[in-house]
Amino acid sequence: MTAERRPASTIKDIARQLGISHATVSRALSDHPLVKDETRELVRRTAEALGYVPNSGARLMRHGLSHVVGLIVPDVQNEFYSAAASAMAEHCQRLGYQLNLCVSEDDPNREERHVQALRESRVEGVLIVPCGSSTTRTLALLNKLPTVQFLRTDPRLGAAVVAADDELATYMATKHLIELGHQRIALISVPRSASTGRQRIAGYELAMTEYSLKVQPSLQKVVSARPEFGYSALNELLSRRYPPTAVVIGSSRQALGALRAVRERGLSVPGDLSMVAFADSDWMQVCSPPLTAVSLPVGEMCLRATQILFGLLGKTTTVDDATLPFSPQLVLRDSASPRE
Amino acid sequence: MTAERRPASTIKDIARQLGISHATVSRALSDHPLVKDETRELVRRTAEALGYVPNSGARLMRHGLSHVVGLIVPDVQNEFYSAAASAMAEHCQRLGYQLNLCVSEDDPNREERHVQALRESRVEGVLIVPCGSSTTRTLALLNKLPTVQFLRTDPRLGAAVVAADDELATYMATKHLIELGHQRIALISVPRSASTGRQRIAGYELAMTEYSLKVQPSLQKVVSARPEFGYSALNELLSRRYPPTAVVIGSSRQALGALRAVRERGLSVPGDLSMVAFADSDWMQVCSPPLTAVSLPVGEMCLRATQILFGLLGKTTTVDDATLPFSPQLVLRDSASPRE
DNA sequence: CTGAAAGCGCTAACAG
DNA sequence: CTGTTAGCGCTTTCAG
Repeated sequence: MTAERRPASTIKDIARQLGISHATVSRALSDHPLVKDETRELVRRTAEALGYVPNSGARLMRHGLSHVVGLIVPDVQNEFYSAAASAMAEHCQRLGYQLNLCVSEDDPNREERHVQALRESRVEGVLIVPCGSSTTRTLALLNKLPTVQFLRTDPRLGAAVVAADDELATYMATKHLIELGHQRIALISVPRSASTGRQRIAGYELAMTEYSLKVQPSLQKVVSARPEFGYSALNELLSRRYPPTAVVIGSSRQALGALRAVRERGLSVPGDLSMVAFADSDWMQVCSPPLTAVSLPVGEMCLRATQILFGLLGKTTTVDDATLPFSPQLVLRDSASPRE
Repeated sequence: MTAERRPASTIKDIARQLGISHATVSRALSDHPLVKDETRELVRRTAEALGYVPNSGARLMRHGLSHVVGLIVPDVQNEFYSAAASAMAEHCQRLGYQLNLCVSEDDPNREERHVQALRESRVEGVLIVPCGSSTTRTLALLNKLPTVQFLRTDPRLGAAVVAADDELATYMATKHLIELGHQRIALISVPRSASTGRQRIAGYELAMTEYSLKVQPSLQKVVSARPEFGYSALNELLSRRYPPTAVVIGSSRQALGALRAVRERGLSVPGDLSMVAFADSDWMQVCSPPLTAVSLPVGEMCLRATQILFGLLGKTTTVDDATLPFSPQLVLRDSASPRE
C-alpha cells in the first residue's frame, strides 16, 4: 500500500510530459514573472499530477542555503529541554526555518555525530547545549558555524552564549535553607563536566562558606541528571549516621527520583527533610509536597537564543537587549521549612 | 569569532591543493581499495586541514539515499512522546540512521509543512503520530513513502499501524471506578479528531453502558491535551450542582492540570474525587496522591514501530511477532477509592 | 516569453 | 593505481 519505491519524479519529467524545457518548468514553479500564465498553470497541474516534490539536496547545491538550523539538547525527557525545544521550534517556524532537533544524551560521540550530520546537511546555524566534554572535532566544526551555546558554556567554544546564572540559583536555594536554620545541607548535583554542574556546586559552596558552614564532600553527590541517580543519591545520603536535614537538588530529573526515595522511606517532607530543586517543572506544583524550586526564565532565554542565532544569520530580528545572564527566581512552595 | 561565512571547501579544493584529480580524492575519502596508501593518507590529512565536510545534498543526488528517517509527534512536552522520541532516536542511531524529529502541535498545516520538508530532503521513511485532521496533501505525500503510523490511526492513510488498545484502556479505567461503587463518573478526553480520542471516549461509554449507567454528555469534557484545558475542564465539572464523584482523564497533560484544579479547590483525592489517568508518567508516582493510571508499553511499541519501518526499508531487523495491538495495564495507586 | 547550456559537489564507469 | 568524463536535479545566465 505504502512505499512505491520508484524514484521521485523530477522537473525533467514534467518538462518531457509537456514537451517544454525543464528550465521553463523551474521558472513556472518558482513563480518567475516571465512565464505565461497559461504555461504556469499547466506546469502546476502536471507537477501536482505527477506528485512532484522538489529535491532539497539539488536546490541546496545551487544556492547554498538550506534554511535549516540545528538544535542539540542532552535529553528531551527533561522538561526543561523539551520546553525549550518547543519554544525554539516555534520561533524558527515563524521565520520560515526548519528546526532539526537532535538528542545527545550527553554523550560526546553522539554529539559529534549530530554536529557532523548537521554540518553535512549544511544547516545555517546551530543551537547547542554542549555536553561539556565535546570532542575537539565537535568544537572545530562548531567554530566554523554560526553557533549559540544555550544554558551551558564550553570555554573552548568561541560562540555566543545564552545562559542563566546557575551559581546564583543554587546559592539562593542553599541560602534559603540556611536561613531556615539548616546546617547539615546536602547537595545532589549534575557532573562538573558541564559548566552548569560546576556553577551549581559553586553556588552551594559559596552559600555554605558565606555562612561559615563546613562544606563536607560526603554531603555532595555528583551524579547524572536522571531520576534513578537522584533516587540512589538521596538514599545514600539518608543512610548516613547523621543524615542531612535538607538537600539542594541540581536537576528536575534528579528531584523526581529523590522524591521517590523519600516516599519509599516513608519520610515526611519537609518534616524530616527539606528540599529545594533547581529548575521548576510543571509537576512540581502537584507533587507531594509541592516543591520549592528555583525557576529559570526558559521562554525569554529561548527567545534570546534564537534572536542571536538569526542575528548571526543576517536576519535581523528585533533583539531585546536585556542584560545577560538571566536571573533565577526562588519559588516558595512547601518542601522547605524551618529546622525544628 | 564564530561563523566564517566563506563557502565550505570541497573535494575539488583538496584535489587542486594536491595536484591530483578530484575523483581520486573521492575514492581516497571513501576508502576505495584501489588507492595508494600514501595518497589516501595525504588526502585525509589535507581534508582535515581544510576542514572538509562532505555535502550531503550532493551525495544524496548521486545515490538517492539520505539515511534519514523522520519522526513527527504532536508535542514533545508530553512525557509519552518525549519518551518515544528518545527510544526511537536510540534505535535509529543503532542502525546508522539519523532521526529528524518534528513537532506538529496537532496543527494540520504544521504537520503538512513537516511532511513536505521531510519528503523534500528525501527521508527514507516516516514515523508519524498523525494529527487526525491531516490535509489531503499530507496524506498523499505519506502514501508515497514508507510510513508507520504510531499510536494514532488515520483511516485515510494506508500505512502500517503500531498502536495500543486505547478503547480497552479507558474501559479498564472506567470499569475500575464503577466497581469501586462510583456512578457519576466524568470523562475528560482528547478530541475525537484523532483515533485515540474516539477510542478513549468509546471505552468509557462502553464500560458505562455495560453497567447500565447513563452516559451524560454534560459529564464529558472533550478538550486538547494541554494542562490548561485539563484544569478548566475539571473546574467546570466540579462546579456542577451534582459534581462527579470520579473522573477518567484521557491524557497525562490534562491530568496535570486537573490535579492543579483539585489542589486549588482544596479537595481531597480520592476522598472527594477519585481519578484515573490514561497514560502513566514518571511524576504520577510522586504526586499527591499518587495517581492510579493505565499504563502503555511505550518501549515495546517504539521498538515494534522502528522494526516495521526498517523492515519496509529493506533492513530486515529481527521482528518480534507479538500480537497487535498492545495491551494497557492498570497501575493501582492511591487516587481511586470506593465511593463512601 | 522560452530554450540551451553551464555548473553546484559528488560518485562511478571507463580509460588508461 | 589514477585521470577523464558524465550525470544526479536544480537554478540561472545568456540567447533567442
